[in-house]
Amino acid sequence: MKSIEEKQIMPRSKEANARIREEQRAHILEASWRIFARKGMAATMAEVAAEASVSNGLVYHYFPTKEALFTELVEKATQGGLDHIQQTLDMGGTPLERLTFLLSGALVWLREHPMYALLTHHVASDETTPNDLRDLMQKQKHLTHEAMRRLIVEGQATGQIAGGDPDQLLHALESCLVGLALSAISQSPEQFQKNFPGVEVLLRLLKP
Amino acid sequence: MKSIEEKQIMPRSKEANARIREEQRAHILEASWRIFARKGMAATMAEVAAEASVSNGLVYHYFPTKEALFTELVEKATQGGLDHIQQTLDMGGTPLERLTFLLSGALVWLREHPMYALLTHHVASDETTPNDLRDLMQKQKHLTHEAMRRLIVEGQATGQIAGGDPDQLLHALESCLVGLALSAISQSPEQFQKNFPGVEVLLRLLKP
Amino acid sequence: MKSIEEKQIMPRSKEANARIREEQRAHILEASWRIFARKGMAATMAEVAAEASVSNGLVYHYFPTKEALFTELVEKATQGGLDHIQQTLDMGGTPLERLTFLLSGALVWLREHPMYALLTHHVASDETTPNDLRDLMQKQKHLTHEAMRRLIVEGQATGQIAGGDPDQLLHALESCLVGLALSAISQSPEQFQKNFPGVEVLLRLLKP
Amino acid sequence: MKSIEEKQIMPRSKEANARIREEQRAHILEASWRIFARKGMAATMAEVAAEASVSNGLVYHYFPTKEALFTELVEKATQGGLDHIQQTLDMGGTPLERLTFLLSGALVWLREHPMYALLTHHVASDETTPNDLRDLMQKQKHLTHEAMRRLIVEGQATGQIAGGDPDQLLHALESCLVGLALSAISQSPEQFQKNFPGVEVLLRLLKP
DNA sequence: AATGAATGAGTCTTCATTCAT
DNA sequence: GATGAATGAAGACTCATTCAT
Repeated sequence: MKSIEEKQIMPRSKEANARIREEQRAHILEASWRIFARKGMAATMAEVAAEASVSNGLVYHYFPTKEALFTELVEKATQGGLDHIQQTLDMGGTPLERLTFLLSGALVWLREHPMYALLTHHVASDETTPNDLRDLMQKQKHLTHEAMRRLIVEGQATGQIAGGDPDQLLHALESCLVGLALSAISQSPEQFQKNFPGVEVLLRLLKP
Repeated sequence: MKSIEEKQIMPRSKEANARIREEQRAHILEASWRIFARKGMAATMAEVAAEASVSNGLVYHYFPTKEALFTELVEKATQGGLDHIQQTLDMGGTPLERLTFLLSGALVWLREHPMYALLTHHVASDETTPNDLRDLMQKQKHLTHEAMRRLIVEGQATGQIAGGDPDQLLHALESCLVGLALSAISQSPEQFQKNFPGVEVLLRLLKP
Repeated sequence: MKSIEEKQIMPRSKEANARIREEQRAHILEASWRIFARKGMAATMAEVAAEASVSNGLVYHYFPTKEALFTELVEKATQGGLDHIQQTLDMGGTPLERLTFLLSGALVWLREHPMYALLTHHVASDETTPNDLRDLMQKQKHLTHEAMRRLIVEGQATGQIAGGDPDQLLHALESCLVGLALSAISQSPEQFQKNFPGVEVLLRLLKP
Repeated sequence: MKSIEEKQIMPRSKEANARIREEQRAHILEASWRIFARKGMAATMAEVAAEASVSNGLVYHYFPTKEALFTELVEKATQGGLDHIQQTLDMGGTPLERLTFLLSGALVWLREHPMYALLTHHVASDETTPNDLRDLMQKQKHLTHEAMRRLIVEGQATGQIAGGDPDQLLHALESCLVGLALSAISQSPEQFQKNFPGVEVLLRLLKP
């Protein structure tokens, strides 16, 4: 066929190259995801390469350092959460309704992408995490935290949400979410899915 | 005088040596605690030595391997928890009362020794953890899990505890505890103490 | 041309890589041979790497551990000896003829490969030798020992070989062989070759 | 008793100190002997101290370095041999008679003190051996070598000893002796004694 | 773009030696 | 003289990263 002929004469079309580049990047990203989720920064580049079935060197063709690869992974994992918070901020309704929406979203996200959650956990717990990553996480965390705090305080004012120190409530709620993510580590995917609690359970924490 | 004579024959009395040995062991254990809690097995022995202000080699004078040191740390951290569960199993009262007792104990423990909790977290989440440690943790976890599950099921029967899948309830509760421990990482000790929720908040998860 | 196209997709052909791998393995094996023969397991991997003019890490690219490298070396050194014994077992002739054949072979081998002999010596005399190696050596030693013993006993029966305790004779003979190997350490190769005794000298030990 | 009183007042008599010093030196020397014979310089000072049932530090009170201890051991082990050679040089008789005397002495020595022989072997085969030791060994070896060579050449002249290259004969003879010493490593003491060959076996090597 | 050989800094561990008592 | 705690310099091994092809 003609394309083959061309390939032999012209090194390779720009577009083909670009496409390959994108595909490989995505491929490696996908593979490293699994590895990093389980081992955090302790994972080795060799493991990543093996999981992606490419050579050691190729990973460096697409990502300059291990840190960069990890960072990109985390940024991606983080994005969805930020979007969801934004939606919550924009929507109308009572504080409880909006909190329910926020929590539902979080639970769905955790349930579908426990890997992502694990990843962010490693970022937080490993002291060796690059600083920009830390900042990124800090930022998102702060956003979520503030959004939820405001909703809780408002809810307490309207009586929809139990009284008491809102920060303690918040702390319990956030801990629960973090813990749910972590529990994906030690359970089989089936168990994880089966035991995953619904929003209504979490909401009980807030019941007056 | 006799003591002078003895000095010539016995150098540094046995007791003095024993005391030094005990103190140094404790000292190193204490130092490694801080290091391992933050970094898990990724911590280096050099860091431990530096934190304890001793030479690299001395750590090995007291602990045969990094793993052994880590293991001893975890075993110590674990012990209190096991004892508390045993008390719960032995006590009388309604399911809710016993669950309250169990949770109170867990919260106190988490609050007082967040480092211990972090340590156990690293054991669970690091794939590189030595196997005997894993087994130890697994055992304790299983004990707690079963104790709580039984109490929840019983409580649901008597109507003291909300219905629904007991495993989901349990999962939410456990996640909350795990998450609380982890949150010690990213907060200042003061904040951590201040925001730490009381039992009544957690119990709301179970309210019918 | 096709080869150009291929180069873009396949970097350094599989065969080239395989060849490099083989060559380097052989190269390192050759270098470590000299080092281990002289120092036994006391030799350092750094010395091996230096002798082979490669980096420290590369040695581990080809051999998983120092022990494995050493073992492979010894297995190679051992093989020739085992083959020769087998031939002796299979051949016909009088006991003395067969013994002569066995000894000639041993002498030739020792003379040509004193390094190999030294290596096996270290295995036997170092208490730190890995156990599987020990077993390997033990096995070969036992084979040789038994083969020679049988030939001596038979030779004594036919009167071709001097009487007396066959085990003492055997011991003297074996010691002589071991000693010849060792003497390669302290002599220049030229001296070693020049002074190396012929079979007829050794056979005199057995003369009635 | 009076002596006790004195001890309490005067630190310790000069003579007592000297006696203790001698006894301890001898004691440690004796213990290190066993250790070094088996492991050569690979033996650790801790092992020596343990075998002597003294503290680590005490060994350094009597011997400045590991090397010095080892050297002293070897010098002691060597002395007997040198004496025996001197006797041979001084005695009269035919070359064969004198050679027989020399070899008998060597065999007796090897048989009684295989440990000593092992020690000297380690000196020769370890490249890490201190240089003065090497020289010492070299010297003794040279003396023995020359003495035996002269006797052999003379014996060949009188026809008492087989013809052929005297150096090859010598080499075989020396190898046999070295080998006998080494065989102490891999045999139980009982076997070693039982299989140890008499002079007449060795002398056969020289028979015309 | 792709491979995997090659490098070297960093980590755990051992051990000769010193030091306070 | 005696003890054993303490030190620090190697040595085996790992792994992020670079390089030739």
